[in-house]
Amino acid sequence: MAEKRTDKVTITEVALLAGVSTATAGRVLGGYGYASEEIKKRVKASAERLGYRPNLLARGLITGKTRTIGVVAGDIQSPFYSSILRGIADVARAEGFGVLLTNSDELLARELEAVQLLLEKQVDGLIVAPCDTERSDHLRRALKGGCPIVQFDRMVKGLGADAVTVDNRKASREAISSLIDAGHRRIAILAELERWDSGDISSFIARVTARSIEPTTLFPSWQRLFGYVEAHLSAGIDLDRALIGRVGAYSLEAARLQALHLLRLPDRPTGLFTADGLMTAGAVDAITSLGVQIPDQLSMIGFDDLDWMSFLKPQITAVVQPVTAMGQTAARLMLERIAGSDSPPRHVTLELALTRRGSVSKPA
Amino acid sequence: MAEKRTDKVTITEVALLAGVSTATAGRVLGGYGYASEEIKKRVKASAERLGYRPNLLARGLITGKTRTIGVVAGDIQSPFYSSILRGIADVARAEGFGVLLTNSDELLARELEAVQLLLEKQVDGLIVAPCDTERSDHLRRALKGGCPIVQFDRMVKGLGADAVTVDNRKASREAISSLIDAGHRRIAILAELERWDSGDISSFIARVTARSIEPTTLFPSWQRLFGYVEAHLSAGIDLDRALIGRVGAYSLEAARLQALHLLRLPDRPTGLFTADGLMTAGAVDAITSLGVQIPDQLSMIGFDDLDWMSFLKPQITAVVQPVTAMGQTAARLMLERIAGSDSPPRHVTLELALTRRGSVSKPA
DNA sequence: TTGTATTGTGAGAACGTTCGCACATCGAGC
DNA sequence: GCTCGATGTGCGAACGTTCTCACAATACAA
Repeated sequence: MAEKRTDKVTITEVALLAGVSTATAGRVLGGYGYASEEIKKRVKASAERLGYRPNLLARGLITGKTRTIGVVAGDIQSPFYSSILRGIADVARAEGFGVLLTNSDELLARELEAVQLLLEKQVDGLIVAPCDTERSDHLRRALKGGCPIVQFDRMVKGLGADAVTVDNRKASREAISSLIDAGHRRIAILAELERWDSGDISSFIARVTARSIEPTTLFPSWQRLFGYVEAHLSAGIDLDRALIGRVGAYSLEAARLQALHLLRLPDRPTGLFTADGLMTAGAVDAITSLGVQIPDQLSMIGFDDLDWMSFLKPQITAVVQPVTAMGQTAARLMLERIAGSDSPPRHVTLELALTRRGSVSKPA
Repeated sequence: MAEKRTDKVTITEVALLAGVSTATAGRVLGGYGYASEEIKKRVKASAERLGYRPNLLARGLITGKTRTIGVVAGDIQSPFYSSILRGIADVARAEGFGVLLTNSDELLARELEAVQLLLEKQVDGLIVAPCDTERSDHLRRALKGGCPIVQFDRMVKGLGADAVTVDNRKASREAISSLIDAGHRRIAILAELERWDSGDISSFIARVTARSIEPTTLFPSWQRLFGYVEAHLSAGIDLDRALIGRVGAYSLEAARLQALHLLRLPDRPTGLFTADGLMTAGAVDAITSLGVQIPDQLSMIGFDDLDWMSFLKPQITAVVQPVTAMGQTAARLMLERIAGSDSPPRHVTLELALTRRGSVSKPA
């Protein structure tokens, strides 16, 4: 059943039926080179009659272009990545490109494997959320090999490739500042903060204070902590290390536990900033189970906007990432590269918007 | 920059360096046919040294297999499809397969276009959520052309292809029955119910009552309505047409409005069944804005389980679809087909579980 | 008439693999 | 000694396109 591919009608057969050479048939069907009107008509009719479908493998083999974009996401199941992917797919489809998808689960080994597969499949370019901003020789090699790369969400240090990110640091600083402006002095942060090779939280804070750290190649949650620290510094408020909730893993349960811990501190924070959607979910879970009232007993701002935040109590004021636009932008940058642009690496930073929903008030 | 593909080291060069023919090099690197230990070592060393990466296009062209699965989803941005996709991608990755993704947005024209593209890219098989259970000649053609197809979520009438679905009708019937058992007599349903060519709701109910309708090729929301009707019939409860909220579109806002309408009926329902995640979201939005108490003033069961349902008030008892497993199963069926299985079309029906979270009580 | 540009067509070589075949070597069994 | 199977290797033809030529026909200016 699966062996009889009646499907396999080639350009040779079309040419034969139309009484022309395969070269001519190719010119008509592929839309390149000359062909008289009469022959065009004949070839098209033959193709139609035989149900001819070009074999893009063969075309790709000779042209060196597959019109396919490879994507390495962290986990498509997450709203963040699936929205990005949607943006990419939309732009790709409009231009007749295909999208080859892989998940890295934020594991370097898997990213390696994925990039390898995509390259072997001869994708025209790679859109990647790199899971390590340092050890990324595989990306460097791909780039050197002529395969354009567009990074999103984070950037590899010194990789000369395009990137689309958001200004996490600024948005976070502004969110914290708005809490400070409302009168809050004890503001907790709940963030993943998983990987950072260069020491612990204290040394990070020290380096932020000393301005001896470059934020662009940090992971988003660190950038958000960066903004948190900066906001405190510029307002002249002392940092309380106990208020920095480092979850250490991208897990709802871990976030919930850490949130419970923060909310049970003897000197409870009056404000809470969650550094991404999952952290917000964990925090809300903890908040409802403790019966803490938003915003009366706790003011809150979260990063990422998830659908339920708008229609459930408590509604959470949130920093909205333009996720779909991020995917679209990445895809557009990629298409330009594929089209041959050899401009120096571009770094597009998208704007973030704060959606106020009344989860912030003066401290009690 | 993008033109110098230093990447392009072919098997010929490897063979040359190793001092063997391309055929032998191919046998070693491709892992087919004989090769002595000594030559294996030499070839592998040369490949390593040159940084050889096989060109899967060329391999695919000759073998007729690309080790790529094409997926046509409705909208990857939705939690439903992205979870399915995750399941597919996991299984595919484990077997070294790639996943080529497209969105149909449930539009036939787009599905057509997508299938076309995927076939031209010579995918080994198609995993599809067909957007029309009747007009699907493109799928029939693909199948006849030798491209295996696995459907999920819904099935095309008379298409002899594998399928993975859940028993929507049974789960819905049981959910409604449990509301009836709790004492409810006025139970509303909120469902998309967009496309059904053969008439309106009344004629659908009539045909269900007369048992003159085949549920397997209905769209899920119709199957769920089917179960709703059946549960009423078997309990001897008259159906009130006014309680059937047909949203008519897959939209949060439309769902919210329809839910508001239902909740404002003079003789308000005491129970509510929402036929999918988006409907649940719309209903919850309406419920919180009206200040209706769950479960005191309204008992509720929803289809689909979204993360927020577990940690926000009101918690909603829900029918859980094994989404990731659905994707995995679809991928496994596909891989079996690709491996050459020519068994008659298989239809796998996955079990649904009711997760009780206390949104159901006796009517007031 | 000749030259030259424009338009149209076909032959045949790519592209980078795998595959069928021929052939060579080796040991074992008779 | 011979045949036979198992093992190992290379040649050249696929696969289905596009691309580079060569060349023919036509048209128009010199």
